Amino acid sequence: MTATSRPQKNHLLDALPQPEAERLFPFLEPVTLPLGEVLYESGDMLRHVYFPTDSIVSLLYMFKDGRSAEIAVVGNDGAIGVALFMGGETTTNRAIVQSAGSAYRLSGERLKEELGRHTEMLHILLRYTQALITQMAQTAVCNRHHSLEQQLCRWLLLSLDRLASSELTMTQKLIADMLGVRREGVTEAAGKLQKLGVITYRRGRITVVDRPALERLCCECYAVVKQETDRLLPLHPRADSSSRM
Amino acid sequence: MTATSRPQKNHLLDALPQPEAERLFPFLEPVTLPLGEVLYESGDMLRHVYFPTDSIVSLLYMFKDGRSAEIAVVGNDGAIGVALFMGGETTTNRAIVQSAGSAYRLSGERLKEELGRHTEMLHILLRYTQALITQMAQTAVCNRHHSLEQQLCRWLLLSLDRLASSELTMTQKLIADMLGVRREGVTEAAGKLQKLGVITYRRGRITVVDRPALERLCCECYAVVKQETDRLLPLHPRADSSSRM
DNA sequence: ATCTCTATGTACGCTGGCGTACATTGCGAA
DNA sequence: TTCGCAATGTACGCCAGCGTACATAGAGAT
Repeated sequence: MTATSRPQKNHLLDALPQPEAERLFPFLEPVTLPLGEVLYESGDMLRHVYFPTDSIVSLLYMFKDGRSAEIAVVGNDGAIGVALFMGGETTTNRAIVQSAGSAYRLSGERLKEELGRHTEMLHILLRYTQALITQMAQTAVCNRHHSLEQQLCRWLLLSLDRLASSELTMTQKLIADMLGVRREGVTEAAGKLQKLGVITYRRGRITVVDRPALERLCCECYAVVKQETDRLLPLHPRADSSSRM
Repeated sequence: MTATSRPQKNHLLDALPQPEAERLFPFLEPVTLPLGEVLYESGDMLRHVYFPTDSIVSLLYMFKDGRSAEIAVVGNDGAIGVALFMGGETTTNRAIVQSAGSAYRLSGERLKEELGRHTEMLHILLRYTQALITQMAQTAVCNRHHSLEQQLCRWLLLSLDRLASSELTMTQKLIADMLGVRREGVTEAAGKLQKLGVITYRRGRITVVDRPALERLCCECYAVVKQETDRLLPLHPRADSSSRM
Protein backbone atom coordinates (compact mmCIF):
# COMPACT_ATOMS: atom_id res chain seq x y z
CA MET A 1 0.00 0.00 0.00
CA THR A 2 1.30 3.45 -0.77
CA ALA A 3 1.76 5.49 2.36
CA THR A 4 -0.91 7.92 1.29
CA SER A 5 -3.05 8.59 -1.71
CA ARG A 6 -3.80 11.85 -3.43
CA PRO A 7 -6.04 14.30 -1.61
CA GLN A 8 -8.26 14.34 -4.69
CA LYS A 9 -9.40 10.83 -3.88
CA ASN A 10 -11.59 12.50 -1.32
CA HIS A 11 -14.59 13.88 -3.14
CA LEU A 12 -14.87 17.04 -1.08
CA LEU A 13 -11.24 17.98 -1.57
CA ASP A 14 -11.56 17.08 -5.22
CA ALA A 15 -14.44 19.50 -5.62
CA LEU A 16 -12.42 22.50 -4.49
CA PRO A 17 -11.65 25.10 -7.16
CA GLN A 18 -8.03 25.36 -8.17
CA PRO A 19 -7.08 28.45 -6.11
CA GLU A 20 -8.55 27.09 -2.91
CA ALA A 21 -7.00 23.70 -3.44
CA GLU A 22 -3.60 25.28 -3.92
CA ARG A 23 -4.04 27.31 -0.77
CA LEU A 24 -5.29 24.44 1.38
CA PHE A 25 -3.46 21.35 0.25
CA PRO A 26 -0.13 22.36 1.81
CA PHE A 27 -1.85 22.30 5.18
CA LEU A 28 -3.32 18.86 4.76
CA GLU A 29 -1.63 16.32 6.98
CA PRO A 30 -1.63 12.74 5.68
CA VAL A 31 -2.50 10.14 8.29
CA THR A 32 -2.99 6.39 8.19
CA LEU A 33 -5.94 5.11 10.13
CA PRO A 34 -5.68 1.59 11.59
CA LEU A 35 -8.79 -0.48 12.15
CA GLY A 36 -10.45 0.38 15.43
CA GLU A 37 -8.73 3.72 15.96
CA VAL A 38 -10.97 6.23 17.67
CA LEU A 39 -10.71 9.68 16.06
CA TYR A 40 -12.75 11.21 18.84
CA GLU A 41 -15.00 10.23 21.69
CA SER A 42 -18.35 11.67 22.67
CA GLY A 43 -17.69 15.03 24.27
CA ASP A 44 -14.11 15.36 23.01
CA MET A 45 -13.07 18.76 21.77
CA LEU A 46 -12.47 18.24 18.06
CA ARG A 47 -9.05 19.27 16.84
CA HIS A 48 -9.12 18.23 13.20
CA VAL A 49 -11.43 17.58 10.33
CA TYR A 50 -10.59 14.29 8.59
CA PHE A 51 -10.98 13.67 4.88
CA PRO A 52 -10.74 9.92 4.18
CA THR A 53 -9.26 8.85 0.88
CA ASP A 54 -9.53 5.09 1.17
CA SER A 55 -10.46 4.54 4.80
CA ILE A 56 -13.97 4.31 6.26
CA VAL A 57 -15.05 5.80 9.56
CA SER A 58 -18.21 5.02 11.50
CA LEU A 59 -20.04 7.47 13.70
CA LEU A 60 -21.43 5.53 16.64
CA TYR A 61 -23.48 6.40 19.65
CA MET A 62 -22.37 4.49 22.73
CA PHE A 63 -25.07 3.73 25.26
CA LYS A 64 -24.39 3.90 28.95
CA ASP A 65 -24.89 0.14 29.16
CA GLY A 66 -22.13 -0.49 26.62
CA ARG A 67 -24.31 -1.20 23.63
CA SER A 68 -23.79 0.83 20.49
CA ALA A 69 -25.43 1.79 17.24
CA GLU A 70 -24.16 3.37 14.07
CA ILE A 71 -25.44 6.78 13.12
CA ALA A 72 -23.64 7.25 9.84
CA VAL A 73 -20.67 6.03 7.85
CA VAL A 74 -18.12 8.31 6.19
CA GLY A 75 -15.57 7.48 3.53
CA ASN A 76 -13.98 9.30 0.63
CA ASP A 77 -17.38 10.87 0.03
CA GLY A 78 -17.15 13.11 3.04
CA ALA A 79 -15.50 14.42 6.16
CA ILE A 80 -15.40 13.60 9.86
CA GLY A 81 -15.81 16.39 12.35
CA VAL A 82 -18.57 18.57 10.93
CA ALA A 83 -19.22 19.86 14.46
CA LEU A 84 -16.07 21.92 14.08
CA PHE A 85 -17.53 24.22 11.48
CA MET A 86 -21.11 23.91 12.68
CA GLY A 87 -19.98 25.68 15.79
CA GLY A 88 -20.45 23.00 18.40
CA GLU A 89 -16.81 21.92 18.73
CA THR A 90 -17.92 18.59 20.23
CA THR A 91 -20.46 15.90 19.44
CA THR A 92 -22.28 13.16 21.30
CA ASN A 93 -20.75 10.48 19.08
CA ARG A 94 -17.66 8.39 18.74
CA ALA A 95 -15.81 8.29 15.43
CA ILE A 96 -14.10 4.93 14.93
CA VAL A 97 -12.19 3.54 11.98
CA GLN A 98 -14.19 0.76 10.40
CA SER A 99 -11.89 0.08 7.50
CA ALA A 100 -8.18 0.82 7.74
CA GLY A 101 -6.71 3.17 5.21
CA SER A 102 -5.47 6.69 4.79
CA ALA A 103 -6.93 10.14 5.18
CA TYR A 104 -5.92 13.76 5.26
CA ARG A 105 -6.65 15.99 8.16
CA LEU A 106 -6.82 19.72 8.60
CA SER A 107 -6.55 21.50 11.92
CA GLY A 108 -9.61 23.28 13.21
CA GLU A 109 -7.81 26.62 13.28
CA ARG A 110 -6.70 26.34 9.68
CA LEU A 111 -10.16 25.24 8.58
CA LYS A 112 -11.84 28.15 10.30
CA GLU A 113 -9.39 30.57 8.80
CA GLU A 114 -10.26 29.22 5.38
CA LEU A 115 -13.99 29.34 6.06
CA GLY A 116 -13.59 32.93 7.27
CA ARG A 117 -12.84 33.85 3.68
CA HIS A 118 -16.26 32.49 2.71
CA THR A 119 -15.12 30.55 -0.23
CA GLU A 120 -16.35 27.43 -1.94
CA MET A 121 -15.09 25.24 0.89
CA LEU A 122 -17.93 26.35 3.15
CA HIS A 123 -20.55 25.55 0.54
CA ILE A 124 -19.08 22.14 -0.09
CA LEU A 125 -18.93 21.31 3.59
CA LEU A 126 -22.47 22.50 4.19
CA ARG A 127 -23.82 20.50 1.30
CA TYR A 128 -21.98 17.47 2.58
CA THR A 129 -23.46 18.05 6.01
CA GLN A 130 -26.90 17.94 4.47
CA ALA A 131 -26.04 14.64 2.82
CA LEU A 132 -24.91 13.39 6.22
CA ILE A 133 -28.20 14.53 7.73
CA THR A 134 -30.04 12.55 5.08
CA GLN A 135 -28.02 9.47 5.91
CA MET A 136 -28.73 9.83 9.60
CA ALA A 137 -32.42 10.36 9.01
CA GLN A 138 -32.58 7.28 6.84
CA THR A 139 -30.70 5.27 9.44
CA ALA A 140 -33.32 6.30 11.97
CA VAL A 141 -36.29 5.21 9.91
CA CYS A 142 -34.53 2.07 8.67
CA ASN A 143 -33.89 1.06 12.27
CA ARG A 144 -37.58 1.43 12.86
CA HIS A 145 -39.04 -0.55 10.00
CA HIS A 146 -36.67 -2.87 8.21
CA SER A 147 -35.37 -6.35 8.90
CA LEU A 148 -31.89 -7.18 10.02
CA GLU A 149 -31.21 -8.71 6.64
CA GLN A 150 -32.29 -5.59 4.77
CA GLN A 151 -30.18 -3.46 7.03
CA LEU A 152 -27.19 -5.68 6.48
CA CYS A 153 -27.64 -5.18 2.74
CA ARG A 154 -27.81 -1.43 3.21
CA TRP A 155 -24.69 -1.50 5.34
CA LEU A 156 -22.76 -3.60 2.84
CA LEU A 157 -23.72 -1.30 -0.01
CA LEU A 158 -22.73 1.81 1.93
CA SER A 159 -19.34 0.25 2.67
CA LEU A 160 -18.90 -0.99 -0.86
CA ASP A 161 -19.42 2.48 -2.29
CA ARG A 162 -16.58 3.76 -0.15
CA LEU A 163 -14.07 1.08 -1.07
CA ALA A 164 -12.09 0.42 -4.21
CA SER A 165 -12.59 -3.35 -4.06
CA SER A 166 -15.57 -5.58 -3.52
CA GLU A 167 -13.97 -7.27 -0.53
CA LEU A 168 -14.50 -5.94 2.97
CA THR A 169 -12.15 -6.78 5.85
CA MET A 170 -14.72 -7.05 8.54
CA THR A 171 -15.84 -9.56 11.15
CA GLN A 172 -19.48 -10.27 11.80
CA LYS A 173 -19.03 -9.12 15.38
CA LEU A 174 -17.93 -5.69 14.17
CA ILE A 175 -20.86 -5.44 11.79
CA ALA A 176 -23.18 -6.40 14.63
CA ASP A 177 -21.78 -3.60 16.80
CA MET A 178 -22.28 -1.11 13.98
CA LEU A 179 -25.83 -2.16 13.34
CA GLY A 180 -26.55 -2.47 17.03
CA VAL A 181 -27.73 -6.07 16.77
CA ARG A 182 -26.58 -9.51 17.97
CA ARG A 183 -23.60 -11.12 16.33
CA GLU A 184 -25.67 -14.27 15.86
CA GLY A 185 -28.21 -12.31 13.90
CA VAL A 186 -25.55 -11.12 11.50
CA THR A 187 -24.25 -14.68 11.15
CA GLU A 188 -27.69 -15.86 10.18
CA ALA A 189 -28.39 -13.04 7.72
CA ALA A 190 -24.93 -13.34 6.15
CA GLY A 191 -25.38 -17.09 5.84
CA LYS A 192 -28.61 -16.53 4.01
CA LEU A 193 -27.00 -14.04 1.63
CA GLN A 194 -24.21 -16.49 0.97
CA LYS A 195 -26.68 -19.27 0.22
CA LEU A 196 -28.35 -16.95 -2.24
CA GLY A 197 -25.00 -16.43 -3.94
CA VAL A 198 -24.93 -12.71 -3.22
CA ILE A 199 -21.84 -12.70 -1.06
CA THR A 200 -19.11 -15.09 0.00
CA TYR A 201 -17.10 -14.84 3.14
CA ARG A 202 -14.55 -16.45 5.36
CA ARG A 203 -13.22 -15.42 8.74
CA GLY A 204 -13.07 -11.66 8.66
CA ARG A 205 -13.44 -11.15 4.95
CA ILE A 206 -16.61 -10.55 3.02
CA THR A 207 -16.79 -10.41 -0.76
CA VAL A 208 -19.78 -9.11 -2.64
CA VAL A 209 -20.18 -11.20 -5.75
CA ASP A 210 -23.58 -10.03 -6.97
CA ARG A 211 -24.13 -6.38 -6.26
CA PRO A 212 -27.35 -6.02 -8.25
CA ALA A 213 -28.87 -8.81 -6.18
CA LEU A 214 -27.76 -7.04 -3.03
CA GLU A 215 -29.55 -3.91 -4.17
CA ARG A 216 -32.68 -5.88 -4.91
CA LEU A 217 -32.69 -7.44 -1.45
CA CYS A 218 -32.07 -4.06 0.21
CA CYS A 219 -34.75 -1.72 1.44
CA GLU A 220 -35.26 1.66 -0.20
CA CYS A 221 -33.09 3.36 2.41
CA TYR A 222 -29.81 2.82 0.59
CA ALA A 223 -31.06 4.27 -2.67
CA VAL A 224 -32.53 7.33 -0.95
CA VAL A 225 -29.21 8.18 0.66
CA LYS A 226 -27.23 7.40 -2.46
CA GLN A 227 -29.42 9.50 -4.68
CA GLU A 228 -29.44 12.46 -2.31
CA THR A 229 -25.68 12.33 -1.85
CA ASP A 230 -25.14 12.31 -5.59
CA ARG A 231 -27.55 15.20 -6.01
CA LEU A 232 -25.88 17.32 -3.34
CA LEU A 233 -22.31 16.53 -4.34
CA PRO A 234 -22.05 15.44 -7.95
CA LEU A 235 -18.61 14.02 -8.48
CA HIS A 236 -17.70 15.98 -11.56
CA PRO A 237 -20.39 18.57 -12.08
CA ARG A 238 -19.02 19.68 -15.39
CA ALA A 239 -18.27 16.25 -16.82
CA ASP A 240 -20.40 13.13 -16.80
CA SER A 241 -21.58 12.17 -13.35
CA SER A 242 -22.49 8.56 -14.02
CA SER A 243 -18.95 7.41 -13.41
CA ARG A 244 -19.35 7.38 -9.66
CA MET A 245 -20.30 3.79 -9.35
CA MET B 1 -55.64 33.10 21.13
CA THR B 2 -53.79 36.12 19.85
CA ALA B 3 -53.31 36.02 16.11
CA THR B 4 -49.57 35.80 16.50
CA SER B 5 -47.05 35.98 19.27
CA ARG B 6 -43.83 37.91 19.39
CA PRO B 7 -40.97 36.70 17.19
CA GLN B 8 -38.81 36.54 20.29
CA LYS B 9 -40.77 33.54 21.49
CA ASN B 10 -38.69 31.63 18.99
CA HIS B 11 -35.33 31.01 20.58
CA LEU B 12 -33.32 31.49 17.41
CA LEU B 13 -34.90 34.81 16.59
CA ASP B 14 -34.56 35.81 20.22
CA ALA B 15 -30.84 35.14 20.08
CA LEU B 16 -30.22 37.64 17.28
CA PRO B 17 -28.26 40.75 18.20
CA GLN B 18 -30.22 44.00 18.16
CA PRO B 19 -29.08 45.32 14.75
CA GLU B 20 -29.81 42.05 12.95
CA ALA B 21 -33.16 41.70 14.65
CA GLU B 22 -34.15 45.17 13.58
CA ARG B 23 -33.08 44.46 10.04
CA LEU B 24 -34.79 41.08 9.77
CA PHE B 25 -38.00 41.34 11.80
CA PRO B 26 -39.77 43.55 9.23
CA PHE B 27 -39.44 40.73 6.74
CA LEU B 28 -40.87 38.07 9.03
CA GLU B 29 -44.30 36.98 7.92
CA PRO B 30 -46.59 35.75 10.69
CA VAL B 31 -48.49 32.57 9.84
CA THR B 32 -50.86 30.34 11.76
CA LEU B 33 -50.28 26.65 11.32
CA PRO B 34 -53.31 24.36 11.63
CA LEU B 35 -52.90 20.78 12.78
CA GLY B 36 -51.90 18.51 9.94
CA GLU B 37 -50.73 21.24 7.55
CA VAL B 38 -47.83 20.12 5.41
CA LEU B 39 -45.17 22.81 5.15
CA TYR B 40 -43.33 20.85 2.52
CA GLU B 41 -43.19 17.40 1.01
CA SER B 42 -40.18 15.27 0.22
CA GLY B 43 -38.52 16.75 -2.84
CA ASP B 44 -40.36 20.08 -2.71
CA MET B 45 -38.31 23.15 -3.43
CA LEU B 46 -38.25 25.00 -0.13
CA ARG B 47 -39.48 28.58 -0.30
CA HIS B 48 -39.39 29.68 3.32
CA VAL B 49 -37.71 28.99 6.60
CA TYR B 50 -40.25 28.71 9.42
CA PHE B 51 -39.62 29.82 12.98
CA PRO B 52 -42.33 28.40 15.26
CA THR B 53 -43.34 30.43 18.27
CA ASP B 54 -45.96 28.15 19.82
CA SER B 55 -46.53 25.53 17.14
CA ILE B 56 -44.73 22.21 16.78
CA VAL B 57 -43.68 20.68 13.48
CA SER B 58 -42.60 17.09 12.86
CA LEU B 59 -40.12 16.00 10.25
CA LEU B 60 -41.26 12.65 8.91
CA TYR B 61 -39.96 10.22 6.38
CA MET B 62 -42.75 8.65 4.35
CA PHE B 63 -42.08 5.13 3.12
CA LYS B 64 -43.23 4.02 -0.28
CA ASP B 65 -45.66 1.62 1.38
CA GLY B 66 -47.37 4.45 3.24
CA ARG B 67 -45.81 3.91 6.63
CA SER B 68 -43.97 6.77 8.28
CA ALA B 69 -41.49 7.58 11.01
CA GLU B 70 -40.48 10.75 12.72
CA ILE B 71 -36.97 12.01 12.25
CA ALA B 72 -37.09 15.07 14.46
CA VAL B 73 -39.46 17.51 16.08
CA VAL B 74 -39.12 21.28 15.90
CA GLY B 75 -40.81 23.93 18.01
CA ASN B 76 -39.89 27.35 19.32
CA ASP B 77 -36.40 25.99 19.85
CA GLY B 78 -35.59 25.92 16.18
CA ALA B 79 -36.41 26.35 12.53
CA ILE B 80 -37.88 24.28 9.71
CA GLY B 81 -36.14 24.28 6.36
CA VAL B 82 -32.45 24.06 7.19
CA ALA B 83 -31.86 22.63 3.70
CA LEU B 84 -32.35 26.15 2.37
CA PHE B 85 -29.15 27.46 3.87
CA MET B 86 -27.31 24.15 3.79
CA GLY B 87 -27.47 24.46 0.04
CA GLY B 88 -29.68 21.53 -0.86
CA GLU B 89 -32.90 23.46 -1.46
CA THR B 90 -34.90 20.26 -0.97
CA THR B 91 -35.01 17.40 1.52
CA THR B 92 -36.21 13.82 1.57
CA ASN B 93 -38.67 14.56 4.39
CA ARG B 94 -42.14 15.89 4.96
CA ALA B 95 -42.67 18.70 7.46
CA ILE B 96 -46.11 18.44 9.05
CA VAL B 97 -47.72 20.47 11.82
CA GLN B 98 -48.07 18.31 14.89
CA SER B 99 -49.43 20.96 17.21
CA ALA B 100 -51.38 23.92 15.85
CA GLY B 101 -50.09 27.38 16.62
CA SER B 102 -48.26 30.27 15.07
CA ALA B 103 -44.90 30.80 13.47
CA TYR B 104 -42.95 33.36 11.51
CA ARG B 105 -41.50 32.64 8.16
CA LEU B 106 -38.79 34.23 6.09
CA SER B 107 -38.41 33.81 2.36
CA GLY B 108 -35.41 31.92 1.10
CA GLU B 109 -34.19 34.91 -0.90
CA ARG B 110 -34.31 37.22 2.06
CA LEU B 111 -32.62 34.67 4.28
CA LYS B 112 -29.79 34.14 1.84
CA GLU B 113 -29.31 37.86 1.45
CA GLU B 114 -28.98 38.11 5.20
CA LEU B 115 -26.60 35.17 5.38
CA GLY B 116 -24.55 36.74 2.61
CA ARG B 117 -23.57 39.41 5.10
CA HIS B 118 -22.12 36.67 7.31
CA THR B 119 -23.58 37.86 10.50
CA GLU B 120 -24.65 36.16 13.68
CA MET B 121 -27.68 34.62 11.97
CA LEU B 122 -25.52 32.12 10.14
CA HIS B 123 -23.81 31.01 13.33
CA ILE B 124 -27.10 30.61 15.12
CA LEU B 125 -28.61 28.58 12.31
CA LEU B 126 -25.56 26.35 12.02
CA ARG B 127 -25.49 25.69 15.73
CA TYR B 128 -29.17 24.88 15.61
CA THR B 129 -28.53 22.51 12.73
CA GLN B 130 -26.02 20.69 14.85
CA ALA B 131 -28.61 20.37 17.60
CA LEU B 132 -31.00 18.98 15.01
CA ILE B 133 -28.35 16.50 13.91
CA THR B 134 -28.00 15.36 17.51
CA GLN B 135 -31.72 14.85 17.78
CA MET B 136 -31.83 12.83 14.59
CA ALA B 137 -28.89 10.70 15.67
CA GLN B 138 -30.54 10.00 18.99
CA THR B 139 -33.79 9.14 17.26
CA ALA B 140 -31.90 6.61 15.18
CA VAL B 141 -30.30 4.83 18.11
CA CYS B 142 -33.44 5.07 20.24
CA ASN B 143 -35.39 3.36 17.47
CA ARG B 144 -32.85 0.61 17.61
CA HIS B 145 -32.69 -0.17 21.29
CA HIS B 146 -35.52 1.18 23.38
CA SER B 147 -39.04 0.01 24.12
CA LEU B 148 -42.15 1.59 22.77
CA GLU B 149 -42.96 2.85 26.25
CA GLN B 150 -39.59 4.52 26.65
CA GLN B 151 -39.92 6.11 23.25
CA LEU B 152 -43.36 7.39 24.10
CA CYS B 153 -41.89 9.04 27.18
CA ARG B 154 -39.18 10.64 25.08
CA TRP B 155 -41.74 11.88 22.61
CA LEU B 156 -43.96 13.35 25.30
CA LEU B 157 -41.03 15.14 26.89
CA LEU B 158 -39.87 16.57 23.58
CA SER B 159 -43.37 17.89 22.91
CA LEU B 160 -43.78 19.19 26.43
CA ASP B 161 -40.62 21.26 26.17
CA ARG B 162 -42.01 22.99 23.13
CA LEU B 163 -45.39 23.86 24.61
CA ALA B 164 -46.47 26.39 27.19
CA SER B 165 -48.90 24.02 28.90
CA SER B 166 -48.67 20.45 30.12
CA GLU B 167 -51.61 19.39 27.98
CA LEU B 168 -51.08 18.08 24.47
CA THR B 169 -53.86 18.02 21.88
CA MET B 170 -52.95 14.77 20.24
CA THR B 171 -54.61 11.48 19.41
CA GLN B 172 -52.90 8.16 19.96
CA LYS B 173 -53.17 7.46 16.25
CA LEU B 174 -51.13 10.56 15.46
CA ILE B 175 -48.51 9.66 18.04
CA ALA B 176 -48.31 6.19 16.52
CA ASP B 177 -47.69 7.67 13.07
CA MET B 178 -44.94 9.86 14.45
CA LEU B 179 -43.22 7.04 16.28
CA GLY B 180 -43.80 4.68 13.39
CA VAL B 181 -45.61 2.08 15.53
CA ARG B 182 -49.10 0.60 15.83
CA ARG B 183 -51.84 2.69 17.36
CA GLU B 184 -52.66 -0.22 19.66
CA GLY B 185 -49.15 -0.17 20.98
CA VAL B 186 -49.49 3.48 21.93
CA THR B 187 -52.84 2.75 23.60
CA GLU B 188 -51.23 0.10 25.71
CA ALA B 189 -48.18 2.16 26.67
CA ALA B 190 -50.31 5.24 27.42
CA GLY B 191 -52.65 3.14 29.53
CA LYS B 192 -49.74 1.93 31.55
CA LEU B 193 -48.44 5.46 32.09
CA GLN B 194 -51.91 6.53 33.20
CA LYS B 195 -52.13 3.64 35.67
CA LEU B 196 -48.81 4.77 37.08
CA GLY B 197 -50.24 8.25 37.56
CA VAL B 198 -47.75 9.86 35.21
CA ILE B 199 -50.26 11.13 32.66
CA THR B 200 -54.01 11.40 32.28
CA TYR B 201 -55.83 11.54 29.00
CA ARG B 202 -59.18 11.55 27.30
CA ARG B 203 -60.07 11.50 23.64
CA GLY B 204 -57.42 13.55 21.94
CA ARG B 205 -55.98 15.25 24.96
CA ILE B 206 -53.04 14.15 27.03
CA THR B 207 -51.98 15.83 30.25
CA VAL B 208 -48.66 15.18 31.91
CA VAL B 209 -49.22 15.26 35.65
CA ASP B 210 -45.87 13.95 36.89
CA ARG B 211 -43.05 15.10 34.71
CA PRO B 212 -40.24 13.87 36.97
CA ALA B 213 -41.72 10.38 36.80
CA LEU B 214 -41.87 10.65 33.02
CA GLU B 215 -38.18 11.50 32.95
CA ARG B 216 -37.38 8.54 35.19
CA LEU B 217 -39.28 6.15 32.93
CA CYS B 218 -37.61 7.59 29.81
CA CYS B 219 -34.43 6.28 28.25
CA GLU B 220 -31.29 8.40 28.21
CA CYS B 221 -32.06 9.65 24.71
CA TYR B 222 -34.21 12.58 25.81
CA ALA B 223 -31.61 13.92 28.22
CA VAL B 224 -28.82 13.64 25.65
CA VAL B 225 -30.72 15.75 23.14
CA LYS B 226 -31.91 18.23 25.75
CA GLN B 227 -28.46 18.74 27.17
CA GLU B 228 -26.84 19.15 23.78
CA THR B 229 -29.49 21.60 22.60
CA ASP B 230 -29.03 23.70 25.71
CA ARG B 231 -25.29 23.64 25.27
CA LEU B 232 -25.42 24.70 21.64
CA LEU B 233 -28.10 27.34 22.07
CA PRO B 234 -28.25 28.62 25.62
CA LEU B 235 -31.41 30.64 25.96
CA HIS B 236 -29.92 33.74 27.50
CA PRO B 237 -26.18 33.34 27.38
CA ARG B 238 -25.54 36.49 29.34
CA ALA B 239 -28.26 36.02 31.95
CA ASP B 240 -29.27 32.90 33.81
CA SER B 241 -29.86 29.94 31.58
CA SER B 242 -31.86 27.80 33.99
CA SER B 243 -35.10 29.48 33.07
CA ARG B 244 -35.64 27.36 30.02
CA MET B 245 -37.72 24.69 31.64
C1' DA C 1 -82.10 13.21 22.10
C1' DT C 2 -80.20 10.59 18.79
C1' DC C 3 -76.94 9.54 15.46
C1' DT C 4 -72.51 9.06 13.61
C1' DC C 5 -67.94 9.18 13.41
C1' DT C 6 -63.68 8.92 15.48
C1' DA C 7 -60.91 7.61 19.43
C1' DT C 8 -59.81 4.22 22.56
C1' DG C 9 -59.82 -0.63 24.69
C1' DT C 10 -58.92 -5.52 24.31
C1' DA C 11 -57.80 -9.93 22.59
C1' DC C 12 -55.18 -13.54 19.92
C1' DG C 13 -51.86 -15.75 17.24
C1' DC C 14 -47.49 -14.84 14.88
C1' DT C 15 -42.69 -13.73 14.16
C1' DG C 16 -38.19 -11.36 14.26
C1' DG C 17 -34.80 -10.59 17.03
C1' DC C 18 -32.94 -11.22 21.78
C1' DG C 19 -30.26 -13.61 25.52
C1' DT C 20 -27.90 -17.54 26.36
C1' DA C 21 -25.24 -21.57 25.81
C1' DC C 22 -22.18 -24.31 23.55
C1' DA C 23 -19.92 -26.51 19.35
C1' DT C 24 -16.83 -26.02 15.53
C1' DT C 25 -13.31 -24.16 12.76
C1' DG C 26 -9.61 -21.27 10.78
C1' DC C 27 -5.62 -18.40 11.47
C1' DG C 28 -1.55 -16.92 13.76
C1' DA C 29 1.88 -17.59 17.32
C1' DA C 30 5.13 -20.46 19.60
C1' DT D 1 2.95 -28.91 14.24
C1' DT D 2 0.44 -27.86 17.68
C1' DC D 3 -1.83 -24.82 20.52
C1' DG D 4 -4.88 -21.18 21.63
C1' DC D 5 -7.88 -17.82 20.57
C1' DA D 6 -11.00 -15.46 17.86
C1' DA D 7 -14.58 -16.09 14.35
C1' DT D 8 -18.42 -18.50 12.97
C1' DG D 9 -22.38 -21.98 13.33
C1' DT D 10 -26.47 -23.69 15.65
C1' DA D 11 -30.04 -24.33 18.86
C1' DC D 12 -33.77 -23.10 22.22
C1' DG D 13 -36.90 -20.54 24.91
C1' DC D 14 -38.65 -15.92 25.39
C1' DC D 15 -41.05 -11.65 24.46
C1' DA D 16 -42.04 -7.05 22.43
C1' DG D 17 -44.38 -5.51 18.94
C1' DC D 18 -47.06 -6.67 14.72
C1' DG D 19 -51.37 -7.61 12.00
C1' DT D 20 -55.94 -8.29 12.56
C1' DA D 21 -60.49 -8.15 14.32
C1' DC D 22 -63.95 -6.32 16.88
C1' DA D 23 -66.05 -3.91 21.08
C1' DT D 24 -66.91 0.31 23.57
C1' DA D 25 -67.34 5.08 24.31
C1' DG D 26 -66.97 10.24 23.90
C1' DA D 27 -67.82 14.49 21.10
C1' DG D 28 -70.01 16.95 17.69
C1' DA D 29 -73.82 17.31 14.27
C1' DT D 30 -78.73 17.26 13.17
